[in-house]
This record gives sequence, structure tokens and C-alpha cells, in this order.
Amino acid sequence: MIDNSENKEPVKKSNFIHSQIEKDLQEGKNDGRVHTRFPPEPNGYLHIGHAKSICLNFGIAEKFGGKCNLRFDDTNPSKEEMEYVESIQKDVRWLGFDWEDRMFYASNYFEKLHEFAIKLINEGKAYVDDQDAETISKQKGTPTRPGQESPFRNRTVEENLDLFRRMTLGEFDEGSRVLRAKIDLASPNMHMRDPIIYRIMKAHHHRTGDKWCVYPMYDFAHGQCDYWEGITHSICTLEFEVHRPLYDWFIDQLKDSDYRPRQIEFARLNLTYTIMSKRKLLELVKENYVNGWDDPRMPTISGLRRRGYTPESIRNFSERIGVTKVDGMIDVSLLEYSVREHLNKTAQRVMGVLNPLKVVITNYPENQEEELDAINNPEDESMGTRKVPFSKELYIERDDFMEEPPRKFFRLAPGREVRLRYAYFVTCTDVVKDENGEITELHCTYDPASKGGNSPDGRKVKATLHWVSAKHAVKSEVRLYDRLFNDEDPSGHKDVDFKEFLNPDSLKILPDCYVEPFVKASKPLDHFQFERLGYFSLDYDSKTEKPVFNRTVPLRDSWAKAQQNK
RNA sequence: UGUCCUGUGGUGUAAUUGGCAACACGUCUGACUCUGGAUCAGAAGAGUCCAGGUUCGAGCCCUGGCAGGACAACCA
Repeated sequence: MIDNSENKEPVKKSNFIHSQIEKDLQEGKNDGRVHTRFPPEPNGYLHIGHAKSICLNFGIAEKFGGKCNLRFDDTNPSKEEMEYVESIQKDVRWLGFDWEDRMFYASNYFEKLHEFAIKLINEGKAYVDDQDAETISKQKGTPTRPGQESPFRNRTVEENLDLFRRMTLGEFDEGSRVLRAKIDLASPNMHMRDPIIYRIMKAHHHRTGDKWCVYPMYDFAHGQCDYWEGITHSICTLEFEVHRPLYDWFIDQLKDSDYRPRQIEFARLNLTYTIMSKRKLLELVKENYVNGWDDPRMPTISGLRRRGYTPESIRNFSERIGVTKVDGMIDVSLLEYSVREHLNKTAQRVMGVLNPLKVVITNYPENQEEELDAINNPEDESMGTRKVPFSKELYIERDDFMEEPPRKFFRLAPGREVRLRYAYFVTCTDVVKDENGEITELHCTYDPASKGGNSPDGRKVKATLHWVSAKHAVKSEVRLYDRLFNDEDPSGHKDVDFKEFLNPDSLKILPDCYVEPFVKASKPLDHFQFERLGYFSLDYDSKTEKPVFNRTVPLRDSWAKAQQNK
């Protein structure tokens, strides 16, 4: 293992797939080549689960000096769209991976696939079945009961050839006929019971247009595409495990050398409090439960990006969770830990007040202003310092003041002295309230000798507060996100729809926040730490007059935690 | 009452050819601190699904159970 403790990236772990590849290499398989592929279907946006697969596949290529292709599995035109193929490319690139000149589509192979089907017919290994879906399904039997042969199973090669030709020409209606591989109706594996390999679909395909009236099924396309691309290790998720004998069967019909791709399955990612099904994510988007695929509450790559996650943090997360065949559930807190870890080291610090409470420094000269030095990132000296304006009227966080502070509340209270970060020690002298008894303003005095945050007499103060000068503050909107679902496993309940668990408080918009002027120059997706609060990132919805910040994740907060446990 | 897969602290992953069950997250202490952050130090927490067997020695090998998951779209 490589010692990369310097950059603190998690050490790259090995896993069972790496071991199997090493073994294949030792045995001299496939001329020592390692070639993987990431094969999304363009029927939705990529999510964090895909990120795991992307990191795995591209990571293997990197580790073994091989290659990794991007291949769109576009065999079902009724669900696939160009918008998705574009978003997928963007997301893979953003994650930091490069397929170079190897971007392919299953539809690139439609011609070859069709020829291969004809070859199987000629060899008596495929036949046209005239029955409808329901009949075929019934004949297939059940996992515990063998299937029965179709009455059309023993048609002549000539008849099959003719029928398939006419299916291809569009002479028949959708659903009226299919092409099936002739394998074994009695197989204990349902996928070997004469699987359907071509169906009639008169849909417009996003790439081939109206050229085809028949489209290959997944099982008939995937392995063959792997074969033609020279893939050596075809890595997919556990649910395809039972497909493997069929995958191998088609490869056996195709191969003419020692080379053969090998399918290896691993457990897909499950995260607590989130759903990973593209179908369900699409439902949230279509029915407006969220604001699009890139809503920052979505587990999509584009949602995480907009939320303020970094590619590094997602890659580190993938590395940390490992790769196995155990179907488990990862705690989201591990994902959150990964962003905090990265952002702590890289994010520009800034002061911002979410729930403002006005403070007047009564002994500060009326029209005076000054600029104080603030550190941009205490974890990274090279990021330097900046100036923060200070004046008589400030905003502090409402939560940072309590009129009757409980034990262990160290922040501001009547008569108490605290430090304003990088500025002065201040002492609260008066609490101003409105007729309803609501606190509207605080009066404080400051100690001019404590400029910069230290008092010459060495007296200590228990808390440091963040603040913003009222006159210089940039009024901003801040969007606070919480988990989208309030159940650990929203889709794990048999009789309850996952939408029942939608968290009504997953988005809280704070329209009147104040942030220090430094943020004026920022661009969407810039990352900040609002000191003492959390990590925030500028949203695309920002206007120059009014920036909008998304909270990526709050800082760990031992005070809040102690309160919760009460 | 089929086939295939999987069972290791709360969670996720490790443990060369059998050799004192390790690491990360989380949790709890304490130190430090101009972020109640970060950092640092420490602690608790599993005897590896169960039962037999082989062995000086089993998480790992053998036998038999048990539990969970996948498979019966003209989806991928």
C-alpha cells in the first residue's frame, strides 16, 4: 500500500474484485489486459450509488493500468432521452474521470446485434414466438416450477428467418411477436428459460431515430457490447448475479478466441434516509416534490454538486465504504463526514449571520469604521487573510444571546463579556425589547484595548461570536436543508409508499441573512465555511443584489448535541 | 417448498498459505483552542449467525442447520 499520509487522502483499499482481477492477471487471461466500463442507462440522472460504481470501474482501470469506457445502455427507447446522456457525461467528468475517446452506446451495435440474432436463428438457437406477454410469462413457470415449451418453439429456420425479417421491417404490431433464445425451459434459473432477446417497439430512439422496429433486450446486448469493446471485467450490481449464466451463454455463442469478458457483481450502495431508485427519484421530480433532478436535497450527483459537495469528498466516501457483496446500509453521516473533512481543509472562512439580532456598541464612535484582519483558512496558511469591516452597529446570531443563560451556555448574556471574532471584547449592558417582549436590540460596550481579539491584561473570555457590520452586510438568502426523508429506509416498507416519509422540513428558506462583503465576488458553487455554522455554497439562483447560499452541511456542534440529548 | 448470493462491535470494511479479531465512522471522556469547529490523547463496544467436526490452534477448512436477499417486465 502507498503511504499517502501527506495529503491525507484515505489509503486506497483493495477489495474482492481487485483480488479476482489480480488472479486473472496471474493466470495470464486476456493477454494481461484490464478493461472495464461504466454502463448507465440514460433514463435518469446519476446518483451517489452510481458514483460508487464510477469510482470502482475507473479506479480499477487506474490501478491496473487499464482502460474504462463510458457506455450508454440505450436499448429501451421508450425511457431514454438525450437530456440524460448529457447530464451523465457532465457528472462523470465532474467527479474527475476521463473516458478519453471511448464513449459508446449500445445502439452503436444494433446492426451487429441483429446479425448475431440471425446467426442464432440459423443455428437453431433462436425462434420467433407469436404468443403475447402474458402467455409467455405463464409458460415460463415459477422459480420452483419448471416452464413449458412454446408451441412455436420448433419452427423451421426458414420460417423464423422470414418472421424475424418481417418483425424488423415493422410488419407486425408491438407485442405480437418476440424473438427468443432456445435454451432450457426446465432450468432452475428463470433467465435460461428461453429468454426474450428482441421485441417489437415502434418508438423513436434518441440516436437511431425511426430506423428500428425491433430492439434488443438488456441481456442480449450487454455482454455482446462488452465483448466487442474488449471489456475484460464487466462489473455490475448484485441483482444481475442470476443473469450471469445467460451472459456467459451468449459469450459462448460469440467468442472465437481465448478472450472473454467476465461479469463480477458487487452490492449497490444503500444510504440511510435516502432513496436510490431512479424510478422513485423520477417520481419526485415529475410530481414536483423536489425542484428538479439537481435539487440540493436529491442524492443525485447534480444535487450533491449544487448542495456544495466536492468531487474529492464523494471519491473519498466511495473509497471509505469499500466494495463487497454484502447488501447493507451506509449511514449518511459518513457521507457528511467526508464533505466536512474536505471542506475543512479547503473552504474559505467567512462570517455570516442567519438569524440576525442587532447590536449597538454604545461607546464606539458614531461614524467610525475600521478594517480588521481575518484569517481565510486556519487549516491552510497559504490562503492568506482578508479585511473585515467593523462599525458601531452589528448583527450577531440570535442564538448567541440568552437573557437567562443556563449553565454551560458560554455565549452572550446580560453583563457578560465575549469576544467578537477578530474584533473586540464586548460586554452586554442593555436588552431592548418591543411591546411584545421580543428582544429587538442589544446594547454593548467594547474594550478598545482588545482590538484584534486579545486583551492586553490577558483576561480570558469563554466565547467567540461571529458578527457582521450592519452597514456593510450583504443581505442574502440562505437555504437550510435537512434530510429529504424522516425514515431510515423510506423504500423498505412493504405497505407504505416511500413518499409518506418525505420530511416536511427538508427545506427552510431564510430570506434575511447578513454575510460579510467578501462574498460579493463569488461565483455559483464556490464553497465557504460560515464560521461556527457550517459549510455553504453559492447557488445558481443568486443575483448580484442578493446572493443565495445553500447549506451543504452544518459544522459539528457539541452544544447543540448536548441540548438535544437533554 | 427450486437456483444463486450473503451472514465479523451501533454502521461500514480488514484479518498473506489456519496463529493474540484490526481500521474508519458513530458514541463517551479529557487536553488544547480567537470557530462549543479543527486538532490531540484516551475509553467503552464484537469473540466472528447457530451446532457439531478436523487441528496444538478455526472468522478462515469440513458437515448439518438458521437467518436475510436476489430471480417468475416484451425494464435495465
